[in-house]
Amino acid sequence: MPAKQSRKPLAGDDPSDYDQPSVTVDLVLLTVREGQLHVLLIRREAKPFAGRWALPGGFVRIEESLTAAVRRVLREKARLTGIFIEQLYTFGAVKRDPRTRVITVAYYALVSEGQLIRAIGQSADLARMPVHVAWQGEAGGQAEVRGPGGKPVRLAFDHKEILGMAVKRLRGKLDYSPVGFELLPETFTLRQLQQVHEAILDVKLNKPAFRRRMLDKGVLQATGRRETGVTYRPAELYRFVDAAGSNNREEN
Amino acid sequence: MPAKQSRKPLAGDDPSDYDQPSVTVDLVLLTVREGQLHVLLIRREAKPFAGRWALPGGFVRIEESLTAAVRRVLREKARLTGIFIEQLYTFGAVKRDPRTRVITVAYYALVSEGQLIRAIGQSADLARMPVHVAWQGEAGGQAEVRGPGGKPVRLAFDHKEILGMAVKRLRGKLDYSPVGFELLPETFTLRQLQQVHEAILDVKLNKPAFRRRMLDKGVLQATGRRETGVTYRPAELYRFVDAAGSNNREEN
DNA sequence: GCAATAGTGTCTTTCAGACACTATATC
DNA sequence: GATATAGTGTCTGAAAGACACTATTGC
Repeated sequence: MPAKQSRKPLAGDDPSDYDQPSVTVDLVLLTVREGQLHVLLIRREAKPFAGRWALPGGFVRIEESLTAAVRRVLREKARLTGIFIEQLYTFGAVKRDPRTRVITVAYYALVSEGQLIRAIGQSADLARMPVHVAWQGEAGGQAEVRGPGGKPVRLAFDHKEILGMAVKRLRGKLDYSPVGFELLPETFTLRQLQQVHEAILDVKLNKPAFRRRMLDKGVLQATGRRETGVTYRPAELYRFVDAAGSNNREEN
Repeated sequence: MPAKQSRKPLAGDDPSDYDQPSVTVDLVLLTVREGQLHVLLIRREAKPFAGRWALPGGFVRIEESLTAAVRRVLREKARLTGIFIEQLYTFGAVKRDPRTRVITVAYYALVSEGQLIRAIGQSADLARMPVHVAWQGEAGGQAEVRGPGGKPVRLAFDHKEILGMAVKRLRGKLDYSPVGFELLPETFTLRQLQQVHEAILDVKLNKPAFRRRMLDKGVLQATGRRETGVTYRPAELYRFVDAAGSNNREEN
């Protein structure tokens, strides 16, 4: 029972009457590379779990909103700004951090492959690793991360659970929200978009049906330009145009 | 800048290096009555917002998980146990509580009309009020609560926003998850189930299509009994049977 | 022309909406 | 029998899956 932050243990409706849990944010930064989901991980230096791979995160400061804390973590640890983030879930099991009571508000962020590669740069403490989340069965909903040698990587804290939830959330939102576009560069081909969907959902999709569905949504704008550097017929490049409904409050 | 909880202002990766925000849980308890969604509200006695109606809530204690805190609030304020709860969203805007920095983890709970009536009992500080959330337009996604006289009620803090998000979440989950059954008693008719769906979605649904969809899911068990006390042909009573996939971890 | 992928036309299947019909309870 | 709602049969239309076909690029 860590009681190092003791204050008066009185009952009541005032925040300072009780010991308070600490609050952190943790970030699941995802991208799609070669048809597979990848996550950004950081190697922990300090205890607990020193040496283990973990999701980037940090404490929420007293005059900092949750999204501001996430953006600060993103800036400090991965030198990334202006990317898509969304709140995932808040994890508050009493023993999830062996030190003291820590409640973490998890967010997920989506970037294109190129952005993630630039973010990692030469750092030895940052890595992108492939993630696989089974739909059901023995490992139903459990995230599996594989390291360079292809062998499973154990994450710090409850980060495996957080990662699994992020992938499941992404799967759920893919159909009815434009999250898929956040994983691609500014312009992209329909084939790339389909590969992103296939990587997230872990299924093969029907080409004509996929094209119809996407084009019928009315959020894709043909650029008139085509991809370059391919040896076959180059595909049209599209751009995502938000269908007026950009309800980003962004103050939490 | 409330600095009443000052500790050493050092930098670092230790939770006690900074002032920490307080953490509360807030609860959106919903039911359907007479074809309309209703929410449980509690009249605040203390400042801030004394006298205003608010969502029930309370501080999270140091050795209490988030769900444990919600269940305690539910027990202490509405004498309800064993009901469906699910985490909604975490609200952490810096100024959302005028006293100090308070981050709240919002949950929603679903009960049948009878359970809510029993919960309120004779208390004058508890009330159930109808909620309406427009799909779009001027008031898109904004929750509107009406009091006894039919006039709009202003809620404390950012609770209007929390309530709006709860209704939208419920709408989103209604189709692919069994949340609708949580708003009905143990046994119910298909007509009641349809009315619940219509109240949440705020649309009229097609009867044959609704019946087919529900029965095809395979989670409804006919009891062989029929409703009583009606002057017309009584409908079959059904029971919800969980289709094996009850993944309730419940430790956050 | 060959290889490889882009992009399309169309048939089939599935399922929701609409509507009308039959069934069965109370009075 | 009148009334009111329960419950069903069937037509239609929208959209996804399957499959084959045409189009266009580099070499």
